[in-house]
Amino acid sequence: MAFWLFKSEPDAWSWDQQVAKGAAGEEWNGVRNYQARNNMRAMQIGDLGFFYHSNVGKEVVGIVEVCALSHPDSTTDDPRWDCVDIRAVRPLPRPVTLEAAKAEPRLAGMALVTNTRLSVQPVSPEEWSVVCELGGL
DNA sequence: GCCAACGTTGGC
DNA sequence: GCCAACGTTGGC
Repeated sequence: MAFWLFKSEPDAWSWDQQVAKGAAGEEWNGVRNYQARNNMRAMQIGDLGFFYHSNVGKEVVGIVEVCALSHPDSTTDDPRWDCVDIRAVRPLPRPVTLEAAKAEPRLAGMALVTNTRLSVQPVSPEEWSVVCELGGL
């Protein structure tokens, strides 16, 4: 079981829209970056991820679960691009802002802080528990 | 709205 | 295979 982080601009695809998709979940499509794609290819059913709002909010707002393995991205004919499906699990009682993550020494090595432009990132078990703690879980 | 960081493209 | 040009992301 691995942990991940998914970034989205809420103007394009928000946590509320993700929640509205319910247990069926939704394709995490539109990724056109090899590193992000490779991370999705490595995902297993049941892996958990944080849902992060970039630009607007700049905070981790909820937890999602991978509910379909990597498959061709339906938004392109280009065979290079795959994506997984994810579904909302639960919101964080207290969203964890980028500012808070930067201020937390235990998250100094987190990709969210060190590799801001990567839209699908791995999260270590230690980072996962720290963010959950900051988020009030 | 600006700009830094970074990834991709394409000419050579 | 290198590297300059260009485009995109995302924080500020």
